[in-house]
Amino acid sequence: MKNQLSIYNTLTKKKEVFEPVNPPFVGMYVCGPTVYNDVHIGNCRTFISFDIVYRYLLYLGYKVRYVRNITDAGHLENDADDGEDKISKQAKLENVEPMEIAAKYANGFHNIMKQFNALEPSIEPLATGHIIEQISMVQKIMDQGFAYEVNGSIYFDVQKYNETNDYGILSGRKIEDLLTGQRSLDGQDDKRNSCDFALWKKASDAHIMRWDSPWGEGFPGWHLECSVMGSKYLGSPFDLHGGGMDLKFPHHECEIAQSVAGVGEELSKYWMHTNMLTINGQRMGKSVGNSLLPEELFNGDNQLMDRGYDPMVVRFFMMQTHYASTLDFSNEALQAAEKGFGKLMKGMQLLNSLPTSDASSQSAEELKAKCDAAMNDDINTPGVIANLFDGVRFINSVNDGKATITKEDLEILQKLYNDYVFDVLGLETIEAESSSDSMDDVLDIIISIRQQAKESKDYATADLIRDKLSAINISLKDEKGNVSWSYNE
RNA sequence: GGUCGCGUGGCCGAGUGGCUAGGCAGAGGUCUGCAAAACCUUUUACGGCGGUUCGAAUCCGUCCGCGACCUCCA
Repeated sequence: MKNQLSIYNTLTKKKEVFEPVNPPFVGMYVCGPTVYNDVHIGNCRTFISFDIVYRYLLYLGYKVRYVRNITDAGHLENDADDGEDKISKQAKLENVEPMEIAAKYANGFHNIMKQFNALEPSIEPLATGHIIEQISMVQKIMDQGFAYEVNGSIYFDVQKYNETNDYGILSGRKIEDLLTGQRSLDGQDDKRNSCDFALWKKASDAHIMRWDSPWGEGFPGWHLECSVMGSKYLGSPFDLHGGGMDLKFPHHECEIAQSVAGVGEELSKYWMHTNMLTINGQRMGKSVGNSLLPEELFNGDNQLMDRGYDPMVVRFFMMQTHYASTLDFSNEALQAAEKGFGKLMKGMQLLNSLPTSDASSQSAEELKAKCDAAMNDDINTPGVIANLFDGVRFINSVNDGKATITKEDLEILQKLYNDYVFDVLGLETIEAESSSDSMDDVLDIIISIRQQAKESKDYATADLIRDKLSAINISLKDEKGNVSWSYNE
């Protein structure tokens, strides 16, 4: 492994060299969505960020097993809530079975991720498919004395755990603060302490999603599935656990506690947390109610958007910000990204037809080294893109005859752009709207007629053709030696 | 209230002790029948105040502003 990747480990709060437990294998787990309604663009950001991490690990030559769960067992608003879970609630609203809700929104999620050109995870386990394993994990935690049963529900004893372990290891919380600082919620009488969390909840009569357990009919606690499925498919500890920052506490903190208590091992060696997406400076959240759906972003059908943007433009836009920074959505920023994306893609096209010389005025190897260095520095995609743009300027200069490149360097550059733009960043060329072979032929004819007019200095006709085409959204550009055409956006 | 993070040029957004980030927009130029594209040049940015240092956007302190988490949320 000649490339040395460093990532910011949120568990140790330090940038660390990434060394897998069992190289060349890498086990990576990312908390997936709860499928009770449509994923919004903020959810997508996280999964796209980890798609890049996955792709880069593959680029480095690791054999990666990427597990991303689907939470299809509904969970309550909080441990005190005796009411319905989110999936059942939505099922009633849409008048269908809970599992229909889960299937519908899981499919929707897959469809969106496909449009964003995200690779599919190696395994996508369902929470409801691992009830037996979850019950067994609860039992293990009880056997170790870190959980207690009250009225058919099992709770994790945080205080007990904290006597021999560090409960706030990930989030930096102090258990004393948690005990004193928390709001008191109704109906938490079952719990010994407010910071304890449910491993298993007894199902009330109205609760639809329910399973048999040694403690009666109930359903698993939210945090449990990730500990269980992560260790089942990736071992303990595995290499990398990711998720949105909002999951750091309590979700991930609880995952760690459960694993240490039940399995006796740390859950994951490295933790990565992606930052939130904001709109007008405020975090996008399902509970905030400012959700922007991917479809709305693609077709512009939302008050916040002037018009639609191609999924690849959105993807490119996201990658211009580091995953750990907040990202604010605005029309201006999206439009700037759209232009930049077009510039990058055009540069890549030129790469196929560049003239070569005996010498290169810029080093292709050096550019590659810079791109690798940027990615190795905690997946710095904005840095990679900046370097790729430097390369585009070089490509354009060669195309203009103002710089030169050797055949060997050109091949390096072609591979570099192919690897980075398509494989690592996961971008794709945007399909022309309604281009077809016959359309190409027709335009070739029109362009050749215009060329004749130009040669006979009949500029009035030449300009008329260009203006008329422009009126139907096709622009002609007289470039060196040939004429190109493209659809306007 | 507790915990954590952030404030970079017109906008977006990297950088984290000295060396051009990059994109978009603006200005000037080259090229072109014109236009577009491309290329070159360009506007000398780092919230305020103090401190450490030969030197700070980068380290420390403090103040101001913004945000996240502490309850479900990527």
